[in-house]
Parts: sequence; C-alpha cells; structure tokens
Amino acid sequence: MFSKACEYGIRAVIYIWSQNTKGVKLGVKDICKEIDAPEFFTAKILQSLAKQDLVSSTKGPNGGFYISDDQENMRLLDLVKAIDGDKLFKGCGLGLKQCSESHPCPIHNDYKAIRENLAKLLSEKTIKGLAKEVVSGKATLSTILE
Amino acid sequence: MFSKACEYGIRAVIYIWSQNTKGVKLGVKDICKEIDAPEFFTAKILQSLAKQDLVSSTKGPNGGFYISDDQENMRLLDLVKAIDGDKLFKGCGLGLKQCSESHPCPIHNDYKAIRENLAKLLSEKTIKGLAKEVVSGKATLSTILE
DNA sequence: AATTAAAAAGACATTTTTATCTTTAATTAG
DNA sequence: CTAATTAAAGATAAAAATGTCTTTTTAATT
Ligand code: FES
Ligand code: FES
Repeated sequence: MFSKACEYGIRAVIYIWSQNTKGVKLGVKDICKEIDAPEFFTAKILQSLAKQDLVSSTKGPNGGFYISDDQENMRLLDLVKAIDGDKLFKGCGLGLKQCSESHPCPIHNDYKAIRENLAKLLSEKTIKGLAKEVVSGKATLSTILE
Repeated sequence: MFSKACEYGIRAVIYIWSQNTKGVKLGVKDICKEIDAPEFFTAKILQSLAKQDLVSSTKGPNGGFYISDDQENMRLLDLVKAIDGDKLFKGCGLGLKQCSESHPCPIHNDYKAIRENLAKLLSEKTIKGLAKEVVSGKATLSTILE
C-alpha cells in the first residue's frame, strides 16, 4: 500500500510528535532506534519533509527534528501525499494511464470507493491523535513479539 | 496498490475471458496489443499463472492462453494473491514486522477495516463478471483518451 | 518427416526503490 | 574562537521490480 519510505516517515513523525513536549528536539539516531528504521534512509525522508515544511529541524548540538506550532495539525493524508504523492488517490487500480469516469476500467467504481474511503480515513487522522495512542501505550511504533 | 505485474496480469486475464468463446486461444502478442502492456513481461506473468493453474495454455500453432471450465469461477482476489501474494491483506499498514491485535500500530483498526473491505470486494468480483463489463462496452482495458 | 507457430525457460538489461557512507554546513557549548 | 554535534547534501551501493531478448520445447499443419 505505502512505500517503505512512507512507512518509515509516518512512524518517525508520529514518534517525534509523541515526544514533542515543549521544544524538545530529537536526533535521527534516536528516532530510528525507537521505530526500528534504517538511519540514513529515514534521515533523507525527514529532510525532505522538512523541506516541504511538514516538520522542523535545527542543526548543531541539541539539534534535531521537532514539530512547530503551525505544523501541529498535520493530517496523516498530508504526510502520505508528501512522501508517496497522490498516485494512490488518483490513479487507476488496473494501471490505465488515467482513471476516468467516461472510460472506466472494470473495477473503477469499487476501486474509487475504496480509494476515497482511504483518503477520508487518512484525512481524519491527525498525527497528534495517533501520537496520543502511542503515548498512552495503546499503540506501538515498533514490532513487539508476542 | 497493486504491482505493475498484477495490473498487467489482471487486465490480461480479463481480456482472455472477454474473448473466451468456445475454445478460442489467445496469443500473448494479441493480448498485449489489446491491453497495452509490455509483451515479454506480461508473458512471464501469464506463464506463472498457468503454472498455478489459474489459466490454461497450449504451445504450438494456434496455441495460446485460455480459461478452462474449472477455472471459470476465478475471483479477482485469487488473481491478486497469485501475483502479489497476501502482504496487502495481512501486513501492517505502517510496516511493522507483524500486524497484531495485541500490539497494534496506531492505525491498526482503521487500516484493518480498509484491508478487509478491499479483500471482500476482490473476493466478490469474478473475472467472468468483469469481462462482461468489457464485452458490453461499459468498461475498457486500455486507456482511451478523452 | 519437415516446417512453422507459439508458450516456456533462461539470460540479460534497465529503472526504481531502498540503504549506506562521506563530506559539508550550521549551530551550540565551552 | 574552537571544538563538538547534528542536519543537509551528495555520492555510492545493493536489492527489487520492471522490461527485453534469445534459446528451447511443444504441438499443429503441410
Ligand atoms: S479507471 Fe480504473 S480505477 Fe478508475
Ligand atoms: S499493526 Fe499496523 S495494521 Fe495491524
């Protein structure tokens, strides 16, 4: 469904949020240890998100990534789009060059419904909300063996 | 969502079905021209499906791919699983090593719902039914520019 | 039997995705 | 100001997915 980059990106940002108490900044190394993701690869993703102004960062000692006030209401949909683009939300399920109402593929209507359902879900989920789940211990960002 | 291989595979099989009147066999070349897919790549996919007994084939002059009687009730879900496996239906949306009820990721419940919804849809769609849409002209298997 | 046509199999090439390592620039602490 | 620390940028590598070409096998037709 989502690319690896997107999976790491989402987990990283949720983790940043979950620790984001009053100007605390988190280094890539810490983040990646916590979410069990490859360090340099995840760094690239976060750098890209910073460029797109979805997260903030500062260099130097005690630097790291954090969420600023105006980034507070980021939705999961924004994050996914920033990393994976909108092919998932616009493209044809059977790979036709364009998804079209007038010349639909045989699964168009159903696929479109699923797609829109997914987009709705992702737009209703804020990172803040997801982070709360993690903070409260109801959810986790790295595999815990049974 | 689906891999390219899966997209081509689905389109190819639906096309075979749409032409499958009384023992007619279709060559890869014809199929790929019709569905606008790369020939040799699609051939590989069909060969794999033939090995898994989801489609039938014969070599030699007038040979090609076709659907036998016992393959008639193939569901779209079977096809997707045969090509892409079941990661889409079993895996965690955020890429945790396992999707788990007891140690869920923050989107587990919603993602699971989407996933199951998708599986249900794909299991309700028979290739026969999708092919009918194409035969009747309601749907297409290759891009038609507006 | 020989020829031909087509899938099957295998080898190879390209592109994209994922991952790692190195160098540079910015910022803070001392 | 200097040293230390960290993100940013750039270069490289490895793996996976996608795509193409060649050879082999099978089966029909002549
Ligand atoms: S045309 Fe295929 S999903 Fe719309
Ligand atoms: S644990 Fe992530 S989807 Fe179930």
